[in-house]
Amino acid sequence: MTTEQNATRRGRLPMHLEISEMLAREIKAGVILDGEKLEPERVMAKRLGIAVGTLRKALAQLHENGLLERVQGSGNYVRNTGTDNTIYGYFRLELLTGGGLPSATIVSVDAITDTDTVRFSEQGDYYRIRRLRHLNGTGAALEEIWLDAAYVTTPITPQHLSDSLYQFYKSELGIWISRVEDSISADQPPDWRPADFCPAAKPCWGYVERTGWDQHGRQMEFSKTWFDTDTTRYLARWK
Amino acid sequence: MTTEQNATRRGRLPMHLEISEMLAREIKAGVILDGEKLEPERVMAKRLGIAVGTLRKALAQLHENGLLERVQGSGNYVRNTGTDNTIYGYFRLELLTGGGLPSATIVSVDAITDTDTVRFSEQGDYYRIRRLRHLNGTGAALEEIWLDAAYVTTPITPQHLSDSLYQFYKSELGIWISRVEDSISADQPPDWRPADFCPAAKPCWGYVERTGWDQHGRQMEFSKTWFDTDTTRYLARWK
DNA sequence: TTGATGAATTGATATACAATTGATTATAGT
DNA sequence: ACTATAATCAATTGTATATCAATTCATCAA
Repeated sequence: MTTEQNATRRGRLPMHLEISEMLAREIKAGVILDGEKLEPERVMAKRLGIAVGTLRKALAQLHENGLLERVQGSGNYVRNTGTDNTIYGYFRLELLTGGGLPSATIVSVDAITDTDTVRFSEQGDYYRIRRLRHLNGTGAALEEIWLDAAYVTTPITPQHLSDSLYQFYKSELGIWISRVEDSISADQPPDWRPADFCPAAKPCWGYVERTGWDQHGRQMEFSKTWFDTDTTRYLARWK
Repeated sequence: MTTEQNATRRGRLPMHLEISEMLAREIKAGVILDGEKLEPERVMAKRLGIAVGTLRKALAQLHENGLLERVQGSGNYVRNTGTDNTIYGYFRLELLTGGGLPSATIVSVDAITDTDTVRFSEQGDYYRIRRLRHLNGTGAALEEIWLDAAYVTTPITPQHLSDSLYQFYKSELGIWISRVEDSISADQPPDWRPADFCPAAKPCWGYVERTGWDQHGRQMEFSKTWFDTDTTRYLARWK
């Protein structure tokens, strides 16, 4: 017995469950990409400051959940094919310090019929959703999403909007994103920015325009995102 | 046993998988055309610095995926049906109007030994290359590339710098980029910006930091790019 | 035109060593 | 009973090297 074991861990989950949940979060969030190989168990255990046996319990848990493939003599390989938000593994906002758990609060939801801001719906009816996006609880970005109203047959609830919209689309409406294009530039923040949101932010923000197409090649989404470059960056990866 | 084998390959995929993924990317991207014949296995293995058996594992993998036809006594032939539908992402600078033929002029090439700007070389020796990048002839971005001098065994010529460095590395030195990460933010342009380069540009530019790793997982490149948001945007495309 | 020959190339297999995970056992704390 | 640590050994894979078999292809001669 070396260090703490259980003395200082009162009220917390067992170590192996904490580890497996941490890794599961990273896999689902796309921090660890599909196909990626983890460090050797002994190296990883040493880095985490735990015994190999404990780590192996955590990895076995991930294997049961289908998130990890364990190959004797080779290594542990991440399997993340089932989730629909694999895009986040490649393009996403994250903290300058790395990572960050995303959350969002809704500013407004409006049905807009005639507009020149966007033009991809056939009927010309849109939903415009404005959200404040946070990473680890701190304000990171302002977001304005435009949806083709013809798609939205089920009423949108705040619950849907604070979660992943893509998840909602796939499970409720049977459509999913098959292609995404992001255009990144710099701009001033929009006028609907709350005064208390990133008060120290510079007048120059990062600006992302995202266009999303569904599996039939129809444009289904257009969004604008202004992010505070003092705390947040846009990350693009290519494996 | 030759050199490193697995010592420096922690967390990286097995070599034969790295090789097959690299070749698969080149086939899908059209770098290697349909029907093209690969080098003899022994030649190719020697150029890549691996054993024939390892290369053969990689080629067998490609054959399983239907990307390669292997004819005993003749050679390995690429089969690119174009029906492949795997995830593919990429990112680049392009004009606001779309596209743009890239070109570059060199501002300076310096050998720098002690610096705190970057830190990824073991010896601490770098080449710093500063370029002006143009799209369709108009100024688009300023670029500062840092290379590990330990890699550069062959003298760099201006030809290499205006062409793709990646191509040079792969064919001449047997190393290639297997992973890239871009971090996009906003910033002021650097002080070495020529006065006549984008004179109308705003004081706030788009700013990209790129990190590139080779097939061994060693960082081999770091670059900074400032782009003029009046003319240029950073584009990220997925699938 | 035909057939034989030999070089070049890939196919297949075996060996040796290293690296990695799988599994078991023992010990101790809560 | 559950959790955590530690120390084993076994089983599998990864890589390098070597050797031989099978196939293709070009060349040459009849």
